[in-house]
Amino acid sequence: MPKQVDHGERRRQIGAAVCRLIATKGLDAVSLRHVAAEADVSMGRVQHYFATKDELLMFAFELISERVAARLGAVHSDDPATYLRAILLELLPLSPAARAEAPVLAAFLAQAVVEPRLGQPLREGNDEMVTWLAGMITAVRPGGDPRRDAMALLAFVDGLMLQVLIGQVTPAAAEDLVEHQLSRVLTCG
Amino acid sequence: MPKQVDHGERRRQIGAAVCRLIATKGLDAVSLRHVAAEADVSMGRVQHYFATKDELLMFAFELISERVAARLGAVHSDDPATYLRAILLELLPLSPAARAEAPVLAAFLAQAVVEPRLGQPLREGNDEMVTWLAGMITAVRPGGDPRRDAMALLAFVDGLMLQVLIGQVTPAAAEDLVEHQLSRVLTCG
DNA sequence: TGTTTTACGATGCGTTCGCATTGCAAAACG
DNA sequence: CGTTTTGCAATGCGAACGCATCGTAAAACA
Repeated sequence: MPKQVDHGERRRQIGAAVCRLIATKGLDAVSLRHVAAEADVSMGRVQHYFATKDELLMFAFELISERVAARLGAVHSDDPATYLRAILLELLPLSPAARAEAPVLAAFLAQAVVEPRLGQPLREGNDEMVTWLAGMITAVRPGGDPRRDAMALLAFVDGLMLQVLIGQVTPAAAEDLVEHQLSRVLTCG
Repeated sequence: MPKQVDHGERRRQIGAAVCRLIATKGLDAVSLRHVAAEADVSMGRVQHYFATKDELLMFAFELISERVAARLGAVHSDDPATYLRAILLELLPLSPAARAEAPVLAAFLAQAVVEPRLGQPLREGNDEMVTWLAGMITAVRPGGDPRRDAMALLAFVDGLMLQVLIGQVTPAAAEDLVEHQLSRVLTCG
């Protein structure tokens, strides 16, 4: 057999090419040939690592999910209010990394509307997020209905992400909106 | 020539089929043949009324935009607060009509991320909406930064629409969230 | 009534798609 | 050192795609 290669690494390289393609041309620009070209490998290699196109797309979805999770996991703060704000800002396409990932997330989010298999993991991720947010809200401002506020905040940043992506809201304005929205939730319980 | 036919009406029939297809199977399920089948007409007819697939999709986009605008235009109230709440709720997939249109909007919204030609009309519509919302907010609660609150509210309902569409939030919960969010904006300026 | 124009239906073309198949060089392994 | 297994590249296939072309029935118009 030829040189033993890191199977997972190769899959991640190809998956990254899929994400780049989705971010720049949209989900329907993803074809095996385009992916191969974007990853600068042969189409046979793509097929070697992914049995079907569906498997390829699912892997790309897991890949960006993990990337976003990693980015969120890298955020830290001892002050709950600061922590909370940092996480919300991390969900927006403000940093270069987030700007690369957000369009991909948006594409999969829209696809989830008509593809239940994407909806489930998204719901689970959101649920986790809501629980975490609610905990932080409680830490800053006990009482009220933290879970409701958490859901509202999450819907808010999700919508804001899209607005930034389509150029409706500038990154700076988005930051300001998050700040304002957060202060309202945290001060007038 | 054969029976003179209402050109616009035929285009709207086909455009409606496109919207139905997008709502149930997603944007990439839209092909001339599928559209023809969904509209129960021949493919030749579809081509007769739309020179290219792109023109067909653009028309479908204008069609749902007009439908949403019509739905919003049908909302009336003398009380600004009631009016404001009614409009926000109308943006969510709560009524059967809105439930049919929201998935189509979501699909085009995601497409707008990678297709500037969709982004422009969406931005204009959102801008109008923000201005209107800001006016209503001022009418209820003068002072503050009504435009900022309007943008925040719009981002919130946009995100909430998606959450409802992917089954993350029930229509009842969405209604409750809007109520709560609105009261916060209107009472603690 | 003849002519023209409209509204299609039908068919075909070239391309691209996902996927299956085949072949083979190279390294791991006994 | 030979065998086996792995990692691919190449090619081909049938289906579906957007779009162009052609033919024609029928109604409006002269």
